[in-house]
Formats: sequence, structure tokens, C-alpha cells
Amino acid sequence: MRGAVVSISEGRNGAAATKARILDAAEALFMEHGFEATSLRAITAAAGANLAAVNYHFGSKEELFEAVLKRRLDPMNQRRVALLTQLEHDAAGRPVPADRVVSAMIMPALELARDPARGGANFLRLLGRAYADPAPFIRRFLSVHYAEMIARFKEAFARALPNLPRRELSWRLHFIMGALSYTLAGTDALKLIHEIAPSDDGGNDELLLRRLAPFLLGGLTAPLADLDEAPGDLDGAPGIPPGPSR
Amino acid sequence: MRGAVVSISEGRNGAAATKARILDAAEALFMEHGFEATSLRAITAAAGANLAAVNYHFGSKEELFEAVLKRRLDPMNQRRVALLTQLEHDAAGRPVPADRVVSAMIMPALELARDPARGGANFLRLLGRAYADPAPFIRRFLSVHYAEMIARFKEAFARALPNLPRRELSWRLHFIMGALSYTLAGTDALKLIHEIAPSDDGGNDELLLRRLAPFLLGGLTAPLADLDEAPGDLDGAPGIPPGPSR
DNA sequence: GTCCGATTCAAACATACGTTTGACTTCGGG
DNA sequence: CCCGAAGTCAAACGTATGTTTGAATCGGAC
Repeated sequence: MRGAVVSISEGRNGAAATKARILDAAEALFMEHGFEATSLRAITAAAGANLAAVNYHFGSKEELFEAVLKRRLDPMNQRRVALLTQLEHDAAGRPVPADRVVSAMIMPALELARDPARGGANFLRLLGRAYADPAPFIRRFLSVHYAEMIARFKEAFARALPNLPRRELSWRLHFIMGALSYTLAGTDALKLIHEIAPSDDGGNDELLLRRLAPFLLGGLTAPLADLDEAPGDLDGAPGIPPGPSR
Repeated sequence: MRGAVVSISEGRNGAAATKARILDAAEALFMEHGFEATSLRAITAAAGANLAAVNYHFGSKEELFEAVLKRRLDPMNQRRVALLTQLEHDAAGRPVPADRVVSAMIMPALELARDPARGGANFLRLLGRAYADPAPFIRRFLSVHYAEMIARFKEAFARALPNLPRRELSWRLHFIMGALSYTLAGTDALKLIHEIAPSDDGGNDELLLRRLAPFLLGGLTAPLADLDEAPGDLDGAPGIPPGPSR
């Protein structure tokens, strides 16, 4: 009765199969409802497993959530770093152009989005949502699993954009992660606001990321703001001389 | 015993005061833990009110959350539209420059962040978090309360950037809302990743938004990607001819 | 065939949740 | 002075949660 869900033979290891089914079901449900609003009962029911299986295989609900993230996030970040390393090797000591560094950040996400067998776009939505989650254990997890990649890319951007002050670069990387996460989280309601037809992106996350790349590059290489401007005078054009209006 | 929390005389209306205290406490707690993870018991305890007061004054937990958002969001969006209207009036028929339109989006958020009496930056964090929340009632609320503003600004941007295809503009506005929300949500963990010292932003959301403005403008006005490129060839530079590497 | 560790299972555990109830208090107006 | 609506309050409601328990079952190794 138990193996009814599994497609082919589950080999000699039904246990590992259960663990995997729970991971898949948890990924889908966490993605749809968020961490707090998803119950272990809903997960185990969807996975065709017993309620106690989660605590047996993962220890707790929080550890299950971390396992769901870790399964796909670590490989993606490793791929990002590997791509950047390759670019730096090809550049032979010269700085890697900024647009290529941006591509190295985005392409692994694109590959993941294109591969339904690895969770497809669903996982990216879950990830984007995790960025905004206030739970301390999630924040701790993300900072641990992103630290190395971010540091590497910050170095690369610093060399590609020598005129951009270090502190400004930190902020712009922050903005980049924001636009990226938010876009991936992709709540339908906001898409609706922008009147983006479903056909424009339905499953086509590749197109989405292709549009995102020039946007991020444009923001990253934008002229600096005049931070000495008097407060309250923000409507003065930042980085651009006052237009003919007014 | 009840009025001990209230600073000055609460006039003849202790009821409205209770409602306001609940709103304030809910805003702080929702901001800190999110909607699902915040209990009505924690809110009423922090507000010095009875548990049943929430259901009496607001009807339900969801309606309380909407009231918390509505109190500050509606005025902010109205101010955004008012600023844009003023700019369009001053432009006398000519398109308003894109950088000024960006400023009109950002400045009201900046003003709110600078005013602790109106919730300060805390509310903006709560708002940023709401963007990523999957709960249907939140998505419905946001789409209703943002629709008018987004439509107005999309029109303005379309006139300021006549060479940017309409569909591309929709996407870039989406990205802008993403970077904005995410930045405002500002989880400490991610700041930590980027090694941004606390002194860089402690309470100084003005500086943050000043840095954000040129970034958004740069992304908005970035050159278009070549969407006809062969799939999988993303490491070819988007919008920029292939560099010397490779 | 028998044993043992690994796994599965139904059931119960102890809390915590949002909401409702019905009595009590407050207070301005007749 | 008393009335009645508005507000407050303690208590309970029913349900849902994550976790634990201890017995049942399984799958190879000897």
C-alpha cells in the first residue's frame, strides 16, 4: 500500500524514498503557503508518509525547512562561484566585465528555473520568500549559506567597477539581491498590478531573468548620487542635471 | 489601572485610545515576527488591552492586519500620486524626466521613514514583508491599494522613456518595486552578509533611499537585452558586445 | 529461521491559537 | 437618578499545532 505512489521500484531502500517524498512535498507546500502556515500534517499527507516521519528523518519542522532549502541552494551557489572562477581564469588577471559577473549570478538561477526535475521555478519562489522571513533560524541559515558567494562576487564587482566606492557597492549588491529575490518570489497579485499577461511569463522564467540582467547591470553601473544634497531636496535630480521642467 | 499606559488625558474616549494602542502594538509585533507568527494574545498584552478587544474593534486578526497596513499605506500612496501630479503640472505637457518620477515614488517613503511618530522605518519593514507574503487576503489588499498608484506611475514612465517598450517597462517597474520592498524589509541577517556596518544605516533611512534612487534609475534606463539570443548562451554579454576574454 | 537495527504507524501529549460568550463596568443624555 | 448603548473583562470554546511514545513491521545478516 505504501509504495503505490512511487513510480518505479524503490530499490532496496524505502526509507530514503520516504525522506525524498517528504522533501518534495514540503518544498511545494512551503512555497505555496510559507513556513508558518504550512503544517507537518499537510506535508506528510501530501507525501503519503506518517506524521512522525518528519521528526524521525529530520528532527524538527525547522530542520526540515533548512533541508529543503539546502538541497538546491548549495549546488546553485557553488555553481555561481564556479562560473565566476572560470570567468576570472579566462580574464587572465584582468578584471572580469561587470555584465559577465552579473550573468554568473543569474545563470545558475535560470538553469534551476528551467529544470522541473530540480524543483523548477517553485524553489526559487520559496527562496525569494525566505529572504523576507523574519524567523531567526532562517536568517541564520541564509547568512551562512550565502556568505561565501556574496564575498566572492563583491570582490569581482569591485575590480570590474574601480570607480564605485566600496560602501556604495555593498549597498548596490544589497539592492540586486532584493530585486532578484522579489522577482523570484513572484506573487501573482503584484504581477496582476503590473498587468503582465500570464502568457508573458507562464513557466518562462528564462525570459524573466533575461530581462532582469540588464536592469541589474544598469543599476549597478548607475552614476553616483550626490549624498551631500540638503535633506528634503530629493526631488532635485540625482546624478542628472535639472531638466527643462520647473 | 487601565489608563496607566496612556501618557496624557485620553479625553472622553477611552475606546478610541484602546483601538489606537492595539494598532501600534500590532504594527510593532507584525513587523518583528510576521503575520502568522504573531498571536493576538501577544498583541493585546503589549497594548494593555483585553484579548477580546481585537475582535470587538476590528472583527478578526486579518482585518486588524489590513487596518495596520491601511493606516499608513494609503496616505503614502496618495502623497506619491500628488507629487507626480504636481510634477506633471509643472512640466506643462512635456514628459516629466524619469529621475523625477523615481523621486516622486521614493520621497514619500523617505518621509515616512524619517517620522517616528508615524511608525518610522518599522512600518516600511512591515510593508516590505507583506509584499512577499503568500496569504491571499494580503495579496488582494495590496493589489487594491497599489493599483491606482502603479498605473499612474507607469503612464508617467512610459512618457519619460518613449523608447522603452511597454512590456519591458512593466517588468522594470516590477523589479523596482522588488528592490524597494526588499530594501525596506531589511532583514538584519542579509545586511550582515554584505558587511554593512550598523553605523551606515542605523536609523538613517534617508541615506538608504538616496542610494537607492540612482540604482533604480540606472536599471530603469538600462539598454535593452537581446531577447532573441539562443537559450543557454546567457554568458554572452547582454546589451554589450563580447569582451576580450574567452 | 531467527535476530536486530532501521523504519513505520496510530495514538496521545501538551500547548497554543482565533474566536465567542455573557456578565460586568463605564458614562453621557433624558 | 437611572437608562441603555458602548466598551471591557475573565473564562471557556473548539480546533490545530509540533512533538513524543511504544508497539508493530520490515529487510538483510548470520
